[in-house]
Amino acid sequence: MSKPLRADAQRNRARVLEVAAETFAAEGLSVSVHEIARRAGVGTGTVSRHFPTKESLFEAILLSRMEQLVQRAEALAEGAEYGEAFFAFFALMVEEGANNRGLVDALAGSGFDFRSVEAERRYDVMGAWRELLRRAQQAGGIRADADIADVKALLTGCIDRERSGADPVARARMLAIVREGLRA
Amino acid sequence: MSKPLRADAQRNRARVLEVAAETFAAEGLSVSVHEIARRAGVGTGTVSRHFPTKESLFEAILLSRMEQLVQRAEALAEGAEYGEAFFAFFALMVEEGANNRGLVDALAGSGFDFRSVEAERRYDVMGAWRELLRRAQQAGGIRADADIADVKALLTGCIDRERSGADPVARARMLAIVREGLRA
DNA sequence: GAATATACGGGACGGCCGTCCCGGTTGTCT
DNA sequence: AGACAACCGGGACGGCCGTCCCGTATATTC
Repeated sequence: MSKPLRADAQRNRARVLEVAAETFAAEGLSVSVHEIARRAGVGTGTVSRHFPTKESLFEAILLSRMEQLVQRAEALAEGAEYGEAFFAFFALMVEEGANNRGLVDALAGSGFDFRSVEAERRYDVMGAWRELLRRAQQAGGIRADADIADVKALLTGCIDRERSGADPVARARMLAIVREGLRA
Repeated sequence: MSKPLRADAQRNRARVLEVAAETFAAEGLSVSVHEIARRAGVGTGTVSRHFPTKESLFEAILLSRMEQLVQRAEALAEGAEYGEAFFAFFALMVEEGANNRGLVDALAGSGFDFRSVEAERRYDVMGAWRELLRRAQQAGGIRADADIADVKALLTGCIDRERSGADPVARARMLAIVREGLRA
């Protein structure tokens, strides 16, 4: 809607988005908007014009990332055996969380409201995941009473484990523990 | 060391401690020191004189709570069967975490440094817990490769689950999942 | 190449927080 | 009861953050 952005505005917008994505991923949501503007080499006004609030900036980042994740989830749902698809996506999310502090902050709820992003129905990560879970339960691989909140909680735990030292062995062990725990 | 506090100073100190404990437990570490002073009915200066920094205030609260928890852990270690003792303490910590947002904030590391409190060797919660885990592993109930960081991560997950709705059934289910996951 | 809309930069503002300080008050000890 | 030290209250300060605004610069259009 409305008019296309001026060329320099497009460049700046993209650059801010890129720098913010890297920064939030590396250092979490506590980084200030001033700092992001500085790193992007633009003024604070430029950031806040394109993204009126810090939350809207993070949402823009999250949406594009979620799009990719949902696509992965759907690809897994079609290709693999149901139980495997579920755990493959779980492992994927653990890796994502380990590399994206901002996402973890948002998930932890201490920062932004994750639901407000979900409200944008376009990329419903939880919905896609719920579907993976449902199929795996019907196939009999996963205990039937587990719900998506349980899964999210276990994910939070796995990501928390990554903070105590990013050991591949430890990650595999945590995934194995979750696997055994969720077995039907 | 030094002189005993004046009577009114003792009262105020105790009152601040009590109010702060309730407030941090109910609302987490993000509550301001001004707010705690207000609720305790004292000036902000009174708080910061007894506890020079916010962190020192939280530490004082945490230390006394940890003392109780360590005692429970040790009692469990003596009385019950090793595997049961471990899971009993795990359930206790989940309950504690569910009722104490401040503790969770500290554990999540986004706020205070938990290790600085641990440095006070008097109440070594993690140490006591590590002992419970070690015995349970020797007794054969728990997979031998799990370490205390795994346990802490699973605890974080269980506490996170409580936030999605404090359902006793859900809590029991999460505990069951952890039990199965950690089984040898 | 001039005119005009559009975007930029970064200073300014208001709000919140933790900490410090000082004039006034209250407990304590003789 | 009087005098002194200890303590209280809450205003003040400095710092950080998110957001807004305006004089200036630059892309676009004719």
